Amino acid sequence: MQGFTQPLFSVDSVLFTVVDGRLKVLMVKRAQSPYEGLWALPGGYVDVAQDVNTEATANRKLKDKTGIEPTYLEQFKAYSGHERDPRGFSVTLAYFALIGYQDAQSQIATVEQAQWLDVASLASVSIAFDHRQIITDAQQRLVQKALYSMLPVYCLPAQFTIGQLKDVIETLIGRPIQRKSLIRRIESADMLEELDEMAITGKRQAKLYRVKAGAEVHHFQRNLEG
Amino acid sequence: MQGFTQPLFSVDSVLFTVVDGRLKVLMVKRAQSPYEGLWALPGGYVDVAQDVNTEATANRKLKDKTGIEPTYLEQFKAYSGHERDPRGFSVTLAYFALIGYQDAQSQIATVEQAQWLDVASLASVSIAFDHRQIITDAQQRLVQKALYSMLPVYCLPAQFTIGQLKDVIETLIGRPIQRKSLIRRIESADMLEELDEMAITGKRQAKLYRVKAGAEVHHFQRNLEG
DNA sequence: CAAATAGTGTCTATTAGACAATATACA
DNA sequence: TGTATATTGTCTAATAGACACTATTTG
Repeated sequence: MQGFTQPLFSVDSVLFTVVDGRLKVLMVKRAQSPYEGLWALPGGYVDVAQDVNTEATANRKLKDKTGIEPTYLEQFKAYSGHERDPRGFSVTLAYFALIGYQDAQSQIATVEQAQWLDVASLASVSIAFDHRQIITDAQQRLVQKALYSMLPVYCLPAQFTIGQLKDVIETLIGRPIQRKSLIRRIESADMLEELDEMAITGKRQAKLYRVKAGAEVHHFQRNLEG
Repeated sequence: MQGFTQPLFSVDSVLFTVVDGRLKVLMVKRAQSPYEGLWALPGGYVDVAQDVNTEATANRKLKDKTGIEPTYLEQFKAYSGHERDPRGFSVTLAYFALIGYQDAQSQIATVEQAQWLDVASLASVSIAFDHRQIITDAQQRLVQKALYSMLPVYCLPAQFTIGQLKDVIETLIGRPIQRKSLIRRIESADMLEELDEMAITGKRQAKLYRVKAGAEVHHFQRNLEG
């Protein structure tokens, strides 16, 4: 086949959610060397007997290490080089995932070594490998997508109000947006459906929405202001 | 380290150029099994003794197999699974590259097994692995980027006219655009500089432009019409 | 001057931002 | 009824499309 060493190949996932106006990332405490005891992204090696592809690896490792099955998962970026793992040249394929906080909490409860860390406070946390850089890059991608797509709906539970979606988008992009602009985009995207139920989040009740079955993430022709 | 088989990991590049209103992709004829004699993307295995990361692998393999050093190279997407290579579970990390046709021709001359294939005519060509799918995906990405960024400048030689850039963009996105819109975008992107020289491509001479030294690919807030 | 390509001026269409106006629910 | 949140109406700003107009070069 070939005469020289193959790089060590792994898959890692950056699973984000938004809660109380803060962006959180799910991390696990490493049980083994290297970087034992440090926080790391949930991930691991492909099991060629079990995984049909690397996306399956990402989902399996998330489920095994944290209990969570994300509502959104997309391939993000590969990181490679000699420096990122003391064991030698390695490649990790990073996936980018989203889930609503409440949906996650019902799945995560029993797994103690998995925790939501505040992305804004990561500077004071010890992080394994180059996972700090991966999180930073993934966050930038999430912010960009929040400006031109409906992706942020996957940071919410299955049913949500426009006000909750507005809060999530504002948290992601770090500045307020016009509710009117969001409503116009929801209408033109045709990706959500209005439910009969209402939610009591403020004084007046708000309409509840959910993602239409089989809907693709809508991309707009124009960004929200960056 | 770990007790089970690692997937076979490789790096492939989709190098595009535009010539005479046609999108071309650079492919090489496979000299060995599997898929001996079929066209494949230039790529190969990481040499951990030589490559600092997978981008270095992409550049090295392009240089070795085709003689070309692209002016633009970005990581694109990983493809994985049991089906894509008869030797077993494999992962290939695909890069996406651009070069001006004239610049490429001066480098490619001596390598005979590398050829520019017309992307619109690939249906009638026998292609190895899942490289046909990779090319299709990369083309879609290129079209999207042509709609919201200045990326198409890297399909041209170092010096070019607005008319040539317009032709390239129209080839990529498959429909005419307004010259006026392109000029407005060039001015607001602030990524090109006007040269003193003029080019004779039609009746009236046209100003020559080049990419400013160290310029980043500009992204616009709005797409050209899709 | 006619023809062809390069480049400019300007009007329209679309959609995001701003913010006023109205609606609803509850104390 | 007053207040807070939800929702709608409408004006402005920014930028892409359309297209007429001017400029340059060659035959």
